[in-house]
Amino acid sequence: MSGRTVTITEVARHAGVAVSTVSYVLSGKRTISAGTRRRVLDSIDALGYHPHAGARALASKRANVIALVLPLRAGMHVPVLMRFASAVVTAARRYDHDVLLLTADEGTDGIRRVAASALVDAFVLMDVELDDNRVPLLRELAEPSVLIGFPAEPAGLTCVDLDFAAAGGQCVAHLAERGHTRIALLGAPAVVYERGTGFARRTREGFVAAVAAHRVKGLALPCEETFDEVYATLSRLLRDQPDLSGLVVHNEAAVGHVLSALRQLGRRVPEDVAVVAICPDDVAERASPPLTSVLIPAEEVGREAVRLVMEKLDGKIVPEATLLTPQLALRSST
Amino acid sequence: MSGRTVTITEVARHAGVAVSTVSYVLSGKRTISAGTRRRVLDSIDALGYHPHAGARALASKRANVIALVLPLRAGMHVPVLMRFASAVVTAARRYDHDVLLLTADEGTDGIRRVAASALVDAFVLMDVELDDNRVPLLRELAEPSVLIGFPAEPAGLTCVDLDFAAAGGQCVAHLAERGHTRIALLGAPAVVYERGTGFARRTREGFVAAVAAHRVKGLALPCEETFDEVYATLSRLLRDQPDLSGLVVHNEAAVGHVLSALRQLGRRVPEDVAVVAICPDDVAERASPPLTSVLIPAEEVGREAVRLVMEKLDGKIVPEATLLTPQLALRSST
DNA sequence: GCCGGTCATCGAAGCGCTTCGACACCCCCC
DNA sequence: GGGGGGTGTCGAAGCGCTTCGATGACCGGC
Repeated sequence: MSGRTVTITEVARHAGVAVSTVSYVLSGKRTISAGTRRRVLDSIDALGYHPHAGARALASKRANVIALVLPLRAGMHVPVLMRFASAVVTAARRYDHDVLLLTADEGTDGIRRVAASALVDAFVLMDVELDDNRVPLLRELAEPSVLIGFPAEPAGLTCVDLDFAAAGGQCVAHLAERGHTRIALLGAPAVVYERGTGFARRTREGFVAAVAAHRVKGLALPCEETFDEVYATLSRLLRDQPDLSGLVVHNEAAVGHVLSALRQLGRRVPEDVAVVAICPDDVAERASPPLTSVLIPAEEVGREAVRLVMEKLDGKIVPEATLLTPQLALRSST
Repeated sequence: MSGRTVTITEVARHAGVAVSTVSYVLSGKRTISAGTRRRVLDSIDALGYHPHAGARALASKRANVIALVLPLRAGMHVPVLMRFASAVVTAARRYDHDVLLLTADEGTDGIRRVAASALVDAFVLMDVELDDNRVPLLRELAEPSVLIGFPAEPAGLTCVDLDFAAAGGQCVAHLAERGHTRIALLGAPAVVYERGTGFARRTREGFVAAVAAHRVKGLALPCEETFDEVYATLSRLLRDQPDLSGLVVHNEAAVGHVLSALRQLGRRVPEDVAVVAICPDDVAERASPPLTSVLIPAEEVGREAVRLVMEKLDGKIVPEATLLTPQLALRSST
């Protein structure tokens, strides 16, 4: 590591070629003979050259950075969001891009600012609400974007998500096959439904539809995240519906509480009550007993979002909606 | 929003001044008369001008971006990390900087790369281990850095953290004052101690020292994060030490399991066993009963880390170690 | 043996900004 | 009324890179 930073000019001199030749070796935009390419590449790592990101961005009009817009709202399960975020970073690196982190507190101005200052080339948005105030902004922006989740009016946008309706349906189908005739869905906290967060509602819709299709009795309830409230909800539910024998839990933070509360209410899992969760794998595996679950494929969603945004950067047309099919993993809770 | 992007040249023409004058209005590096400044500022927002980040970085040798290096390791409690991350982003914006997110899977190469390409000006590292492989790299880098957490050999670095030893001590003192004479610490999973993560060890050291100082009996144990293991640990503990009446829990993921297990073991909190937690406020409040806790001041730590790194960017000398004093919040578990 | 066409490389012109030195201008003091 | 010292503003030179048009060198075909 020399002290001063190495420029493309020094690489060119060292390799005995023109600056532009070095640039073409790096970008591959013109053919370069094998011999010259070799000499240039050797010089590059002899000198430890890294292109200056700012200079490159200025000249090429590409920053090679995408923004990850990650509001951190009440009721969102942070570990899941982080899995997405981590997947996005990893995927972006495969396309030689870095990731700028934008949080909510700057609001839409942050998005506008980084777009206008050419700090980033594109946007990946997480935790999208049905009526999301970032959406109108995205529509007027020249920079491409991909949403993880669906707003109410997704036409003209590019959205990726797990097919939560199918997930809710799969859980119902699984319980129905096992012979359960009265089941319940414990979902997100009430505030999340009120905010109109898409995935919570879509799971519920899938649940309701599947309940009808399988001719079983089903009730969908929001679910708060303190032990006491979970306990109260469950004991009320079990008192009012003594034949309830299947539970779908779509709330990572409450999963543990649900199991504790059932234990305390004297119900064994799965003998008395079968439980299916929609949650990340590690949460399901760590529970006691390990839960049959629909896993949330965070890595896959993140990777797909980045792939789509890169295609859009290349000017390609991409599908507006991408729904990833859920996978049910059988464990010992059903 | 006009289609084309507005440059400083257009602002200058619109305001009837030289390009350099606009630049000086923006940077404040030379005195500009009030009248001229006004005209320039008016033109800026009439045209909707935002400086081009790359051009600025190229000319000024400052990207106005800091990197947040956030490995996501097993056993780390993600919500806490995200609180830090979010605090760092918010604080950075106050200094007109943005935040680039770097995760672990690129390893130290990622750090080297973004430094060499002048993508970022400085680094904030989270989740620092005692023997952290990023530390030697930081020492040889020209870019300033601040660590959240302490490595084994922090001399010459700048580190910020909660004073975990004091936190452990405060918990012991609190329980001792309440008259408990035999207490235990349930800490991080064993793997975290083995990895040499500083905060886990420092809490344990503070606990051990305070136990001696207060002449009570105390045992420090690692604590896994599945309900079954927590239950097993606790039942063994209570069997072997029937007079145990105070528990310090320093493991966010296990807090809920500890309370469930105690309930199941027939121990009331706080009547039979008093529990103090070291965890974020929301976790403590959401528990049942709400836990007396030492709160982890994520916002403050993040803010302080950014403040320090900005000082270093300005060439100022900053203290090597910054320890934030823990605050004990009394709730109903003791 | 000359011509047209590749192929590989070069040189120079910017990209949009910061910064340095220069230079009016004005005011005050002797 | 001329000199000295601030102020406020300007012009131009880069920062390190990409990209476009130009230029040789070399090849095969007639």
